[in-house]
Amino acid sequence: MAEGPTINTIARHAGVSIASVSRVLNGLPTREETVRRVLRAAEELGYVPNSVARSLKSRRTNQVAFAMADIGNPVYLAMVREIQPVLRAAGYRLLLHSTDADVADELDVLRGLGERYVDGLIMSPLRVTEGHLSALAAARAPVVVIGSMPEGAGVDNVRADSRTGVRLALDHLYGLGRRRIAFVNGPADTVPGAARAAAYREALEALDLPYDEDLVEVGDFYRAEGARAVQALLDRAGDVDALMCANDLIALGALDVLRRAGRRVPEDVAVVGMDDTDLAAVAWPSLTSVSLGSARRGRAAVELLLDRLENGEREPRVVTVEPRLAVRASTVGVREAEEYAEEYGEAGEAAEGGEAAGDARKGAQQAGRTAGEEGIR
Amino acid sequence: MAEGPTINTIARHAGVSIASVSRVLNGLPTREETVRRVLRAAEELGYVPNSVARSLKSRRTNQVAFAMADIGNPVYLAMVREIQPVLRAAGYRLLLHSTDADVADELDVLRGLGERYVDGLIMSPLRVTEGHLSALAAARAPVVVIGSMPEGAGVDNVRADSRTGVRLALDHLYGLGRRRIAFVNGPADTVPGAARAAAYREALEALDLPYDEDLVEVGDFYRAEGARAVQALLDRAGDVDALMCANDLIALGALDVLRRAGRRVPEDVAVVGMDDTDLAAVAWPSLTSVSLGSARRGRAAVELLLDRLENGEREPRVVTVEPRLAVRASTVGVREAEEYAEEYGEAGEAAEGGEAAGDARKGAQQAGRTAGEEGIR
DNA sequence: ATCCCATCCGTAAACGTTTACAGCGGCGTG
DNA sequence: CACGCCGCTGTAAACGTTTACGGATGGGAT
Repeated sequence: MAEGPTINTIARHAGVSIASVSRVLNGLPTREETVRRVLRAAEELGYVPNSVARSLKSRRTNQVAFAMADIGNPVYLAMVREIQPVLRAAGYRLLLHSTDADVADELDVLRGLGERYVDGLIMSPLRVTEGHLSALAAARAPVVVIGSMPEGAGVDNVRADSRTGVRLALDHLYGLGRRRIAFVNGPADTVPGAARAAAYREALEALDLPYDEDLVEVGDFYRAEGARAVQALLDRAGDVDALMCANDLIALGALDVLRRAGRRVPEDVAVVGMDDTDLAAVAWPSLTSVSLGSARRGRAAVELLLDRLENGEREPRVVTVEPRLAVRASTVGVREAEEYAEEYGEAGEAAEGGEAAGDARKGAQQAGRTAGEEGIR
Repeated sequence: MAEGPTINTIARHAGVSIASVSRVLNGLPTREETVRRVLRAAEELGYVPNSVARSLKSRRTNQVAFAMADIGNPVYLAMVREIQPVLRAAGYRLLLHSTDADVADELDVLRGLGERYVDGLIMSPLRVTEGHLSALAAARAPVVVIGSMPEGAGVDNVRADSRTGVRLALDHLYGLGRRRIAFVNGPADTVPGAARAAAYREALEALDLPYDEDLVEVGDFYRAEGARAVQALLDRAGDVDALMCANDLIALGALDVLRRAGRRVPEDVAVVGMDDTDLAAVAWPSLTSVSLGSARRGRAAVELLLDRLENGEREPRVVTVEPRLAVRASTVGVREAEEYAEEYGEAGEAAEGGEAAGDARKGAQQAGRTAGEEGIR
């Protein structure tokens, strides 16, 4: 690990000035002979340009950060999987910040932009505080926010559409003849919690179904909490015939409880999850789930950011990603779910972002996604 | 996004030299009055030190890269989840490279170390070529490799122990009275494929069971391929009473096929997966799986790297992580699986790495892991 | 032969830090 | 009173690049 050669070393070896070395290495017009000498010296010495020095001079790092609560969350993971290859193709490296859902950490990341270790940031904050808004306004590098921001926040923004998403699910359940459709939510003081609660109300109204408090239970966005909440619901309202769950994990908890209670899914109770994570296809029965387009949101975000990195003065844009319903066995039964799968392919959220990406990438992504331990081929 | 203040700006404002500014900001002994003036100016101007310039001078970037085939692979994901918080606590940022299982890309990453944009690298290569060995020998920054390296590769190395892992599984199945234990593998020309095939043979021998070619099928490490392979097995050897699968995805495919064939799991056929990914606990019946310690390997790797970053001249170390068997319903049935779960907690691979980590982190990690869309709390 | 211009290259400054070194004033000591 | 020392600060160099500028060289036109 000896000190590597610099353009100075090369200049000495080639008997030219560092300016010539730099010119040659950057492909600026130079006399044939000089080019040869420099390239030869660089080759012999195994020269690799120092990206830090380059960054200092050029004021660009070719790095972009993605900040989210936790990379372990399948939703963010889907985003990263979209973001990474796009950045790579554009010549940027990806930096990851797991903020552990901590507001202070998020603000640190925003302030950290002043350190100029990245050219831009994609951030998916848990909740949007005043601090976020002012930190965003003062940010020293372009930021794209995934997750609805207030109007006029003056920042590129990618949004999901929980409202339409819930609506899709309830229409689907209604179409299957369900009328006692319960809603199992996460905490109401979270952005998605609030949005989904409102969406549920609206969707019921649109279907002319009554809003029944007994059919709403609030827990948290985890499997165990979901199970607990569903148990409470069943105890209170034994006649539910469908469960709308605010995310897939809650839905998995619901499946556990229903199984234990001897209720058949979907014959007795249909279950719909949300986010359409990888888990949905693995569950049994496989889980009908509302995709809020994690992958597409990731892709939209990275494209907004790259665009802004080229054109810093553009007006901020807001992109809203359309939800889709992934119909599986937990609502229509195993038999029919298979027909759906054949018809649409088991496209799912994971694959959908790949549409616009290169073929090679898509293939590799799917391979990687399913490959086992220690990496496989 | 105006040009930010530098120490020069501060120096002018405070009426001191840039050297004094630097000293104050780095906490070096300075006269009280000067300290006040500098801090005041820095505060007023909203100064943030430029990390690029700092890196150029200090020759440290405080960045570490992790290179693996695909972040979407749950095994690597588990590693990232361990690595990230440890790095963060040590003051390093994490950079992610998805190499798409491409050898050339991996070599590029190794060569890229010469650009000095990171202080160190954790790499989990798909297969180890001559090119890897020479690139590693020439690497311009410390590297830790996850995945078995040849003896004397002269690099810090973290290994799984497929042999013991398969052995654990087969002992378990044998103990349950199974004697026709088939093996569904991925491609034999991959490192894990080869290792696991050998391990299966050995384990059979140790149990005094005959090696029966009809009981071995090679497919690939994906769900659909696993399903196909298992179908072939069933067609050929209808009397199998257990399936050892070379990863969890193959095992999920096996569950699909068995269900369709009307074979009960585990009553008729017991199934064991490998890697103990998050999917194992979601499957139905929940999947007994051999944990090769993805999280623990990630943790070991990052600790080796941090250690080496402090002490570059240490002898290379090899760490081998012990496998564990996560017993679930696919071998012992639903009832008994629940008892196991209560006894050990649903610890699983995901949580295991957290042992040594701070409480706050662990809590946040679990929360994040299960939180839903748009980040929650 | 003179002048001009084009071509190529080297010198030096700049990016924003850290830090070795030297200078300066004040104080205690001989 | 001279000296030395100490505490503090400023100047300048260095990290490894890129690039503005100007100098040198040579060729062609006048």
